[in-house]
Amino acid sequence: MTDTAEKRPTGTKKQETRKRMIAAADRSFRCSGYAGIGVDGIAKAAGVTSGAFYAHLGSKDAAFELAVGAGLDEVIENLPKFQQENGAAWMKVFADYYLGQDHRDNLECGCAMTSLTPEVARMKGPLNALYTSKMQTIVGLMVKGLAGCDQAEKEARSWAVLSTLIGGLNVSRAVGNEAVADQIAISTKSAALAAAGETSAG
Amino acid sequence: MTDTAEKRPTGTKKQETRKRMIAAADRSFRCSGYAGIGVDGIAKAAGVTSGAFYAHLGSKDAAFELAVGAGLDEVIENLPKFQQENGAAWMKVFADYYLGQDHRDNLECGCAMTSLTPEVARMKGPLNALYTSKMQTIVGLMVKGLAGCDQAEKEARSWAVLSTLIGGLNVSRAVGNEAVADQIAISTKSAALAAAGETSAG
DNA sequence: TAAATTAAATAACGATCGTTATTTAATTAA
DNA sequence: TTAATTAAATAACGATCGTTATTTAATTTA
Repeated sequence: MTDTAEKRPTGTKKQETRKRMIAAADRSFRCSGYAGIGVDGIAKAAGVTSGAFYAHLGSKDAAFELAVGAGLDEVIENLPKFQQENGAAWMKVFADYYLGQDHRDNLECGCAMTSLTPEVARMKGPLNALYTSKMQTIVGLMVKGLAGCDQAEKEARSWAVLSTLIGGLNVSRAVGNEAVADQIAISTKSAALAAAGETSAG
Repeated sequence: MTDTAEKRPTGTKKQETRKRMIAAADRSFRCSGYAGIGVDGIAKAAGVTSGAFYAHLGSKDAAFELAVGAGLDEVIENLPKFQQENGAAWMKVFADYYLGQDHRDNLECGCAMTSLTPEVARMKGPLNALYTSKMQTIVGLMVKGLAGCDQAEKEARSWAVLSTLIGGLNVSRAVGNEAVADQIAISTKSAALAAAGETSAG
């Protein structure tokens, strides 16, 4: 309260713990959905107790919002890398990764869009606005990697690509049979590339 | 046990109650997901108590399996109607319905494919086989409504259409903004029709 | 070092979870 | 009508749900 009193320097350790807890929440929600995991489970996944969970994240709802934000930020971070590292063929590489067997078999580290979009679809509230904003950012990044000049059409193509990849990954995950899952992945990849404006369907 | 003893005629009322309970389970799971609703809630939605629930359906897992089966059977029933009533343009009519605002805003009576596929994607066990079988039946019905002669390609197109519709409906439901949801629906519909082999994207 | 502040963990709350054992009500057979 | 059988509801179980109040441990300031 005195004029010379500096704000206590926030320990870096606290922020690290918080980050670790958000990452654990993100992983847990992707695997189990919003209602499928409790805060005790999330806290345990982060190596803390539920008390620390509430001290850091406030509530389960808040944790979910942070997890959705972090998960979509991951896409926002990685999409430009795909574009920079693969040039004109980036979309094919991206779709290959997205619908590949590794991604299909890994719920925990899989893309948040596929795992969390259906959860967000069920919810009403401020979360939808955050989701929309992040997804629009992702669409904006994807647009930069598409050929053509009509901005509106490129946005439309980007939404179609994302929807197709998200739907295809969910369906291929839901079927138990690996051969059928492959069939779905190949079909969906072809459709996604077509929607993106690619001519050949590899 | 005697040779003349007839099996007691099973009351029709019991089967009606059971049907009503499965319908309630189906609705509840579509709205809230597997972990988002309890058997008390499902029983209440059916107008019975949890005791009756267990007498009829056995377990929550069994109820979910019945709900998935009933939900996909609904599609298997309705898809031929779309084809018969709309002729060559049936796919456009179907996509219009599927991504329309009414369907988007109604979780409860919405298509089970969109609501339950992500739930099934999280589960391991005999449920996946049932899901796969029903979905393959749906693909088979869709194939009959597609032009062309290559069976494998028509199957691939059908999987792509389904994935695109499911993904698009989930994404458009997840965004809060109605204008953005419309944008996604239009974009996705166009991609689905293209995947089906339609030339014009209306 | 002593006082003050914050981080983190513990323990407990009432509510609901999925399930089952038991009881009441209704129907059928003798 | 009485006995046997089935449907349906009640009540309760232990476990876990999300949350908060309190306590212990660690840091920071004076």
